[in-house]
Amino acid sequence: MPDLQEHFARAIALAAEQLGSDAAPVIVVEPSAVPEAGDYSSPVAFRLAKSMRRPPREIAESLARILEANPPPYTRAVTASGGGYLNFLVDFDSFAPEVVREALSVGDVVAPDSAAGVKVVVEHTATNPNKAAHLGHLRNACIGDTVSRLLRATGHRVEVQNYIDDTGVQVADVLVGIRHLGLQPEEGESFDRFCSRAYVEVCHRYETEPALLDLRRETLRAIEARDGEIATAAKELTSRIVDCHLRTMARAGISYDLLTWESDIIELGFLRQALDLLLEHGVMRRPDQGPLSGCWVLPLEETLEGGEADLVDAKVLIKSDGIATYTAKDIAYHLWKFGVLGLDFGYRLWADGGPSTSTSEPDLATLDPLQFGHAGRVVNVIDQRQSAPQRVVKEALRRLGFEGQADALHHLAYEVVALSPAAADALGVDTTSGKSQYALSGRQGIEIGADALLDEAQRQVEAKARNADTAARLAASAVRYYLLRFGLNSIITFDFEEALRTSGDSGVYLQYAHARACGILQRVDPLPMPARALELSSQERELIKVIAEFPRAVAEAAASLTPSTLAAYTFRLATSFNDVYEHTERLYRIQDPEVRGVRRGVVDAARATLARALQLLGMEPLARI
RNA sequence: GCCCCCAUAGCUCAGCGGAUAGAGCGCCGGCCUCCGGAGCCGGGUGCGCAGGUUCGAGUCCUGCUGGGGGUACCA
Repeated sequence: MPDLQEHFARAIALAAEQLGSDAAPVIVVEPSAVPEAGDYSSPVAFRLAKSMRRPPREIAESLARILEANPPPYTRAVTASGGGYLNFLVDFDSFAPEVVREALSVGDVVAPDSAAGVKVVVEHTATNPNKAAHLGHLRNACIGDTVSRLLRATGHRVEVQNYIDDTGVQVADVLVGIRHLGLQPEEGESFDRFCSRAYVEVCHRYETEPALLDLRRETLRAIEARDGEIATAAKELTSRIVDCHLRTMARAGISYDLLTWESDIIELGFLRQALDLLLEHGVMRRPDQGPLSGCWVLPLEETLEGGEADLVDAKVLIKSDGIATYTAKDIAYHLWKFGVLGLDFGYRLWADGGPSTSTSEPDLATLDPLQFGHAGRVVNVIDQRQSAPQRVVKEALRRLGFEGQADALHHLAYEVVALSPAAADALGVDTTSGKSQYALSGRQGIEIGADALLDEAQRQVEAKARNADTAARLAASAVRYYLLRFGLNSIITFDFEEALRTSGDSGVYLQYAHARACGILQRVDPLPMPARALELSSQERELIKVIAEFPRAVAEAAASLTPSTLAAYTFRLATSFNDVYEHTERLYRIQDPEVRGVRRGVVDAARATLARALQLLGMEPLARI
């Protein structure tokens, strides 16, 4: 796709040189803020003004004269306006056919990046395998999934990993509920919902029955010993929950290349190996005094007093009882991700024929050693609250001498999902304090299940969808778009009404625009695209510009790892298409084959681009609704 | 205490140092002899406060106020 902004920027650079500018400023070209001035504008003259010691307006006029004499491709005119803006008018006669042609031929890699080909490991979801996935997990997964798609679309080799923390205390909690409180699934209750309920119940009972805490300790010890009936029960529990999570996420179009089990990391000696490395390199120390005496720690802040180092702040990696913390395991995991640990997993398929592969102990491995891990770059989609431990992992890599790996480790932090007062009230939370948002809490059962939300969305669209399958996809689109629309730094204050909206800035609106385009095309047979596109309406010209910006939108979203910018682009594209639909003559009525061919081409290009954008957002484009 | 994030329209949010700050929702009014009305068009109010940098600041810097989070021998 011809990137006009890039073309224009290069032409400006040459013209500026010709004008005698010695400095090479960063040249910004943007869609014009004032449409009367042109299609694209650049404030470059303002930047040149100082070094050239001439008024910006004068510089812009000189640049315009030079560019007019030798115009860049697809340019109809170059003008100066305002205090010194340089404006480009696009020649749509030649530009439109080019855009249509390219939009219809774009492949999976939309905009190759300079780092294309690099292997990127993206870790996301990582929901504790002891209860149903909720809204917060779904936000994580949607972000991670779209980031993965964006990286693939810019030419990276992507491996999506879902970390399964199956040795944590929360698994013990649910087991206590099932084994010692005799909790049973209710009629029609799914297994993960049942576990969520058991978890809430157990956490509640801990407060009044301290004896249960002993049972928890005992259960946890049995799980970590990896032996006996309790360990088997834990393995079965976590496997069943993981299956539930995979089903839930699949409803939203999310899948994984590899399930990484924490128990395998421990079982296969990854942790021991990592700890050995940390010891050998003197990264980990054991204070013999102070509050952390008896622990193995990674020092974070020290002061020198009388030549003696005094530990001010440190991260505990091994507790005084000899048990490693989560951060220690995460360091081991990341050494493996980068292929520098010196150990590897076995691999087997998960759930026969499913999309995922699982790590495994070597003697259970059924797959040839595949090229998992060995990342050139790692992206961890983990909420903002984990920033501190993530920094420690990065720092540990650095101190072990893996500087490059530390630099290539990126914590993609995002804000959490909270509840609006209305949503909190609907869940029975006391909202008399009048706060503007209320925290979710799995422990207290204050949460919105991912499945429950998708079900609700489906009910919402059922009446107007042609069948249940379409309704399911529309529902998934609505929810996904809602969760991706927000910037990563925004707390989503969840509100049912907003999330389930089917009009305006919503996933359903996008799907409808796509289906509408498909409908138009079905009614009119394909025609050849003329070399020159005459008689385009102003709405069609605008649409052509938006379509042409697609690769740039993808490249920017991928470079900054922000799905929300792609969501915004897609909404703009759909709006622009609807504008054309509403304001140009009905396609089937057009007699002139050339005009008809051009206009059909524009609709087809919009359809194709909308489809690609929806796919990147993880929404399966619907041809009919 | 220290660190991070946030503050833009009645509400929910976009806004990469550039021209007159935009969407959606809600409210009022308009547009169907149907290419799919889950649409389109019109109507209006706003960058928390105070400084600074800049030709130019919602955007960058400093301080303040108000919210959220982190700072565990939890994961």
